[in-house]
Amino acid sequence: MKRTVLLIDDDPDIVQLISYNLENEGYNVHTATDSEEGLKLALSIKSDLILLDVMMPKMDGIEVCETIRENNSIEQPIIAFLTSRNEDYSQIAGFKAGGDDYINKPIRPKVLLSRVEALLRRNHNSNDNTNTNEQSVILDRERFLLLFEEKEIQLPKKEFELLELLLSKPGKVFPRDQILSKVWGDDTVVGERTIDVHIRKLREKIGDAYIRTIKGVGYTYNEM
Amino acid sequence: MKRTVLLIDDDPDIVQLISYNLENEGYNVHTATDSEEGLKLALSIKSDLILLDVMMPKMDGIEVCETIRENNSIEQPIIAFLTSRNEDYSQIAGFKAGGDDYINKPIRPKVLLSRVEALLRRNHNSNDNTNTNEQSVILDRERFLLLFEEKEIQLPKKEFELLELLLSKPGKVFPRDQILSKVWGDDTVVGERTIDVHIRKLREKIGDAYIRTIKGVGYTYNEM
DNA sequence: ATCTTCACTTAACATTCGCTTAACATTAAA
DNA sequence: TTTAATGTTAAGCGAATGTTAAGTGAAGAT
Repeated sequence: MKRTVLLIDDDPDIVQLISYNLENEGYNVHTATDSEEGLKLALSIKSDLILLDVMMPKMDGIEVCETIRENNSIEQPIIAFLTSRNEDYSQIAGFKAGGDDYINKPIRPKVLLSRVEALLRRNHNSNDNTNTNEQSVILDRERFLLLFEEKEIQLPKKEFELLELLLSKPGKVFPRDQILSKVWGDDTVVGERTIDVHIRKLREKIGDAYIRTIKGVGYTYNEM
Repeated sequence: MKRTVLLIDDDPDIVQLISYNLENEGYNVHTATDSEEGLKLALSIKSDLILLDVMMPKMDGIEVCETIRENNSIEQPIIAFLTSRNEDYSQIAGFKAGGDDYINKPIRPKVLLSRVEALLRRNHNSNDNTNTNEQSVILDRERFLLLFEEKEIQLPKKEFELLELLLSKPGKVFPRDQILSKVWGDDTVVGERTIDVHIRKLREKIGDAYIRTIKGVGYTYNEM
């Protein structure tokens, strides 16, 4: 079954490079070198994946993405941004706009292909590598990174795993013993205050409002 | 699906009258005119409902009920007492012993049948994670939340467990000692007013109408 | 090798808040 | 009416949690 990829980038060289490689791998590729034209295509053609340059004249990729996500009438494709390395702000804005991934330029064809494959595979078993439900807090499991309010925060392992657990079911109250069991494991024994300290560090980073204490029970993560 | 009713009364006339009417309505009826024989049947046959005369020679209905309730190996049936009007003490003792209802003699067949129907209907509600039988009060065990009139109310642990118990069988009267045993545990000893205070806080949150006091016995949750 | 860094834990102390108690008021059953 | 049971309120306790800083050990840097 042939997958359809829509590629939107204002640089014709990049469009040619990528489309050549994708077509070679058997993908059905549509292209646009203009954000408005690209948006039209995105809304009219059913694509599995859209590769979207962030920096474009007229309308940037973020806007295109937002417009696509706001359109409920089409089946939502996976959207990956193409960005220059270290273009941090756009990465975050990209996630907020509903992007599923971002791929750094310069494009290395082999890297790109494996990422595209992974993204399309992800869609199949609906395993989301990143948590992107228009949340204000997003976890990037690949980079152990917390994306929060225009910031990228590097999280230590334990904090990351703790937050990951809480985020796995927002609203659910995780009892302390469950947290210990899942984050620390059943064999390791730690003091009473260990969880609290990690909770505190997380609260320092994302604010007190998200993680709520249920006294005598445990903790829960809540959107506001 | 045929429902099984066990009828225990020392008066053969009453047994005949009631069993005749129940069988006419399609119930599967077992009878005993002796409390000991009745108890044997109660423990050996899986009944949906047991109709139990309070005043019987040898062992009275209260004792039979207590014995049934103490036996954890059988699936607990609904138990309704048959009592003479104004036999107040037995009603109270009956609830304390774990009875679900009482039906006054003299027996009016039509009244009896509608009561039996109502009792069996009540039992139909199976337990799932959230209590949602078009109820206005819903408990979310996962989130430790009380959903009530479009509002989400955070409940402290004890209040939650108390309300959970009452909601587990709407309409059933939970005697005070049973509440203490199930919510506080058999070992902890607390003062006389502790339950009341928690009941009060629940009533503050969901209104006075739902939780009813049965003086001398305990509390019950009722839809309106 | 030694130093530095940092994640993680521990421990001591502070604080919160759910729970209980107790005193008094009210109700409903006898 | 009498009385036991329950309602009501506020205060205080205490366990659970928050907070802070210091200690430990592993990994990388110099």
